[in-house]
Amino acid sequence: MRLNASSPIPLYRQLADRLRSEIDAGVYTIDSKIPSENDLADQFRIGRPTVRQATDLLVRQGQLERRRGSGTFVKKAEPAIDVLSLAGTSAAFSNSELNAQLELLSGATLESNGHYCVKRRALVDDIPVLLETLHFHAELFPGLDQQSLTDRSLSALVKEVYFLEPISADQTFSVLMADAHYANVLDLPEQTPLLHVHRRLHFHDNPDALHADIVCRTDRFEFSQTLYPTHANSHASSKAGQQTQPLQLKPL
Amino acid sequence: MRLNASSPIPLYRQLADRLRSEIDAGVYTIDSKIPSENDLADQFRIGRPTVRQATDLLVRQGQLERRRGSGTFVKKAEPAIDVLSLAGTSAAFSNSELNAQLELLSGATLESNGHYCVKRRALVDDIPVLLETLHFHAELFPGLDQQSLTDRSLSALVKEVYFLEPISADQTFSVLMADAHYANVLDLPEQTPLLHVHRRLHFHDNPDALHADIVCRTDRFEFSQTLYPTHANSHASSKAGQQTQPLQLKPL
DNA sequence: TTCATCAAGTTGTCTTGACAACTTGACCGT
DNA sequence: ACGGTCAAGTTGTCAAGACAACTTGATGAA
Repeated sequence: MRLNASSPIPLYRQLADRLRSEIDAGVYTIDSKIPSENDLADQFRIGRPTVRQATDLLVRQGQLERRRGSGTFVKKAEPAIDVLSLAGTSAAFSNSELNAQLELLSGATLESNGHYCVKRRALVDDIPVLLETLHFHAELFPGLDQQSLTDRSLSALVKEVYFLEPISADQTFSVLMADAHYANVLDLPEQTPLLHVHRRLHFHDNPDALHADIVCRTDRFEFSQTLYPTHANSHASSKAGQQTQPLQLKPL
Repeated sequence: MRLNASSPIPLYRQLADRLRSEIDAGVYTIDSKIPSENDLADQFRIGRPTVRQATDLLVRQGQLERRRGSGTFVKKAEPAIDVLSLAGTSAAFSNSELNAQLELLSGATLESNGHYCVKRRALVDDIPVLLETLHFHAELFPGLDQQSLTDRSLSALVKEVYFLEPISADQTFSVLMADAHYANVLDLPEQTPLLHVHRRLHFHDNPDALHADIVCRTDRFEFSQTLYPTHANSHASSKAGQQTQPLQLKPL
């Protein structure tokens, strides 16, 4: 069993790719041990330092962890942030202790501005908590009106059907007063103050493909997040500028 | 010039520490080149792979970058998130294009609940934008009332005087109506809806040492942040669970 | 049955050596 | 003066080898 020594792709990257696809294929499951460095070196007819380079790469990508004296183990993958939902994933939302549910108020309808509009509402113990209105750029999401919006999360749909993954997302916080529409949907008096979160997703080459407005009541529920400062001497270096700041002040 | 081969600290870590302190001391400045791997190996009487392990460590910590064929260069340090301010740093706040200023309304006064209370207000073009009330646990911040709160950022003070750095910070978003106090401080009518951000900083062993309430007007200004999802196959792996989620819904 | 010891196995550190791929600057020709 | 070529220098990749430090499981003794 050999790697392709004449390929321009370095041997260690070939091995890393192979190990990664074996992990993805379930050959090695979460918390299970991959073959030892010496075994992999024998198996692939390469030196142990080359094996270490490959496993180093996967360790740094969070897929493997090494335990000195024991071996190298597959780590549980951290779920990527789902910036299209409130609580991480739609599944987590409906399974949480909150007895929360997400209902689709209207599927993708094409608007005159060239966007598909989707409305959904979240309830906790049958109390309406928030209304979310999503706008999908119709040219980038062709046929969205023909897609089922309840079979999987919106992020999964965007990724699997349209092959788009956001590289960043802006969230803007403001306050608004409930008009008749919001009062009706959220079942509260008009002129109740509501938290408004405008979210805009940025994809490679398509900075304004998808945006959402989330209007929430904060009288019975709170909306929070946790920030993690990365300090100068920490283990993992974040990419340049890619840390979430607490809040930035901008004029309207 | 030798490293201490009988120390339990591996040679590569000793070299990394030495290089780091030389960078910190200004021996090598931003964008300048450190000695080549071969030169460092000669200089310190170690092998070149050991030098690479040291520079690898600093590369992964974001302090060095390697340019193949050219050498190894000092990178500009990314500022850590300042979770005690709105716009990153107090200095950035007053220097921004916004003509913004931060004024101290009241210095650290000891309250009956065992916290020092600090109030400050932000203005843009002399328009009051927000009021921030900070509560410092008096036992953890002894003598805070004797400290100048305007010479440096609060984060710098907390770090340099009290040797505390937050490992995380919670932000909770809700809405409130301006009472007479807020109406006065922010110069707007009573019953104006305001955005309320409750921020709680967590330190090692001291989960509730410092919290803040920030009350903002959103009629003329918006408050935003940018999220950066880390995807499964990205270069840099974030620590387990340490990505900022968009928002999490919790009952009051 | 429990605990201590030891051997085998595994990762962590380090060495010397070599070639590949790239960068940069000097030199030469037009 | 400008452009091309080449040599020297530098990082990137890879190898074989060795010892240190740790883990784990098996075995033997109490």
